[in-house]
Amino acid sequence: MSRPQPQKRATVHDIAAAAGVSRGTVSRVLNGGYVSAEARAAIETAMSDLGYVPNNAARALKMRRSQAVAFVALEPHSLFLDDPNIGSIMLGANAALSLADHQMVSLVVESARDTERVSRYLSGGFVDGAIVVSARAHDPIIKVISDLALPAAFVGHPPDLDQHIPFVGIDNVGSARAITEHLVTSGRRRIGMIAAALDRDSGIDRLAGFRAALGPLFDETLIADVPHYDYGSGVKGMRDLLGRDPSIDGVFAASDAIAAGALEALREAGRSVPGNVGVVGFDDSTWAVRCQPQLTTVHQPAKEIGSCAAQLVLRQLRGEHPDAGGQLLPTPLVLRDSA
Amino acid sequence: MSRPQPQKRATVHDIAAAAGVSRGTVSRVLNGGYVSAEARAAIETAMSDLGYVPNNAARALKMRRSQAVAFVALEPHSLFLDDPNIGSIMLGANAALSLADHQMVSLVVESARDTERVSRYLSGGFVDGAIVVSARAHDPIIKVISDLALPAAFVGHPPDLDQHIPFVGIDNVGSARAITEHLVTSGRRRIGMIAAALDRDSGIDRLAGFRAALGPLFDETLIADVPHYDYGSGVKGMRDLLGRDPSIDGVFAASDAIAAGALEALREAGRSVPGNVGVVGFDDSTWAVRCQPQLTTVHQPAKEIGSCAAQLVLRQLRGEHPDAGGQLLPTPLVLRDSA
DNA sequence: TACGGATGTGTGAACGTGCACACAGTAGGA
DNA sequence: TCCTACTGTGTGCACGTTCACACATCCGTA
Repeated sequence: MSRPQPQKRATVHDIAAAAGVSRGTVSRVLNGGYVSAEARAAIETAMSDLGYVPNNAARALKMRRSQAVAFVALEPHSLFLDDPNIGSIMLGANAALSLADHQMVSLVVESARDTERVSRYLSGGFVDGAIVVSARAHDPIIKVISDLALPAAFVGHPPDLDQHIPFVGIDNVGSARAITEHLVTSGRRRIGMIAAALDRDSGIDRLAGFRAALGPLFDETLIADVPHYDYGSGVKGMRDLLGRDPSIDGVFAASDAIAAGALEALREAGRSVPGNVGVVGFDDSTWAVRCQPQLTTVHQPAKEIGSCAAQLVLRQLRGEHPDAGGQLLPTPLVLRDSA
Repeated sequence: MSRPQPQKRATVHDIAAAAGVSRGTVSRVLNGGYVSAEARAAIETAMSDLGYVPNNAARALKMRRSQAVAFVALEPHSLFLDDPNIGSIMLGANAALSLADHQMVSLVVESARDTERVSRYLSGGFVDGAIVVSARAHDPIIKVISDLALPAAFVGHPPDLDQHIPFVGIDNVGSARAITEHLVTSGRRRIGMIAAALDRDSGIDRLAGFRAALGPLFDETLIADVPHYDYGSGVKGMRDLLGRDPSIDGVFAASDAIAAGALEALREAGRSVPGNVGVVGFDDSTWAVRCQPQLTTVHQPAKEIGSCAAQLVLRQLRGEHPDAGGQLLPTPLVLRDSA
């Protein structure tokens, strides 16, 4: 009738009593060791009869291992809604951790309150390591992880990231450069960029690559600076660029979502793509193929990024020292119709 | 030099020794009780000096409470990539749990291996409750949660869901009926549906609502049955319908993503929307506003669904019995340009 | 004076687990 | 006969925490 405590669960003691052996023998059935066939059989029937499930909390306390790894998504608000990459990264990480029989637990950080609670959670022994996605510069979580010396891997690398913490990412500079060069070689001359998230390494680096590719063609006034990698920012950014220079004939959007927004703004303004203006994006997300025309863009191997980050953490859990610095994954250009 | 064990952490004992008091007093500082001002000050300086962080695993073991609630996403593969709702549901749940100072941990289930590991995780004392999203009929996780009597809430309700487990959702039948009626009242006569996920309650109910709205106008041959709520399924489904009856003039797509795919197929076929064919979707996701034309659709209050599910779990954790059955949230129609 | 209450502190036990250790029996070889 | 190795089992302790309890002190008041 009353259900205040969630129902007494069977423990090793109960199993031992039911099977007529000692706790130690039960433990050996669970973790390996010498056990006679009769004892093992008795214990196994007792376990299924009583519905025994080992208590993770007790095990984690004793072993100092929880077999769980956190996947920390920082400021995911816009990410979950507009960037399909984080989902793929997550699934990639989960698959890799799953193979190593580790549980991935994802934690979402949206507010200062979340930051503090997640910090406590990470330090409290519920997880053995952490994968951190999309940290901005000076994110407090970076310091927490450094101080704890928690085995970790970052996806992307905020500029103030501790040297000892490995990261995985892509060569944003090189990729941005390559796709911008595609615009140049296809004959565009007045090329602008809708740059986003300039407080994040990815945003900064994509802008740097763009600048490097253009060389003398680079024109400071053709940079529209928007806060997020989302569709709405793309619409605004493109309108901004058209206002600054109506003769613009090429645009590098810092993400596919932005590029999609840019296409909308160009349509409004009566420009054809790729006829009047060439547009390229970044991510090769689902946006790329659902745009009209489909986007020429940079492919981000999101799933591989996730599994690579997971590997970096697992390696540390095995006691190996990961290679210092970061690991960059290849990002092939995907040529479609928009440029 | 060696870093096999992750660095000895300070415990209550260490703090007590450093502050010259007993463990009990330290515990009282943490959890409330009578403590003198001097003792409190000494303990607090000791804590920050030694960088003390309480051990969750030990606390959970003793208290039988972890202050964590699982968010279980079943078969999220297509969801994360194509359905933006799950992200919003997650953020809504996180916000509500955060206010109650509970940590949301999301677990992803993609394979049988995951199912088993997650079941162990749920039973092991690492979480106090669970929110389960998008369970299909006969999903093994349903039985696990029933057997454990774990405080839980489902988003959507698989047909074989235990009577005692509360769920939150929307009135799929009523909403589908309402939006279909919108097609009828705007003069469409040959109305088809691209139905998806007919092994899930949402899919079944949307079809039922469609059928109810049409009454005598209903024509079995104008139902295209696709497996997923995604864009690609929409393209295929619409081509299928056009093949069956070229005179079709209205389409209810079971999701916005499907509707977006349908628009693409209609464009291919040279039909104008809403001129030749009226199209309506479901979800009011970001798809709805990025389509051309923008979609008339059913608004799903995803964030509220998440926070409502969280409340249902929190209520059980406080010992209250939740109302049996489910809680349905309102789903206003959003009239845009596609029908 | 004695008493009750409020305030403050220390001690021991327990949560459920895994592991080190002790112990027992058997078998084989020197 | 003794020593060693192997198989099999039971016991005690520790992980870090919280809580119940015992104890101690001070104050106000009957």
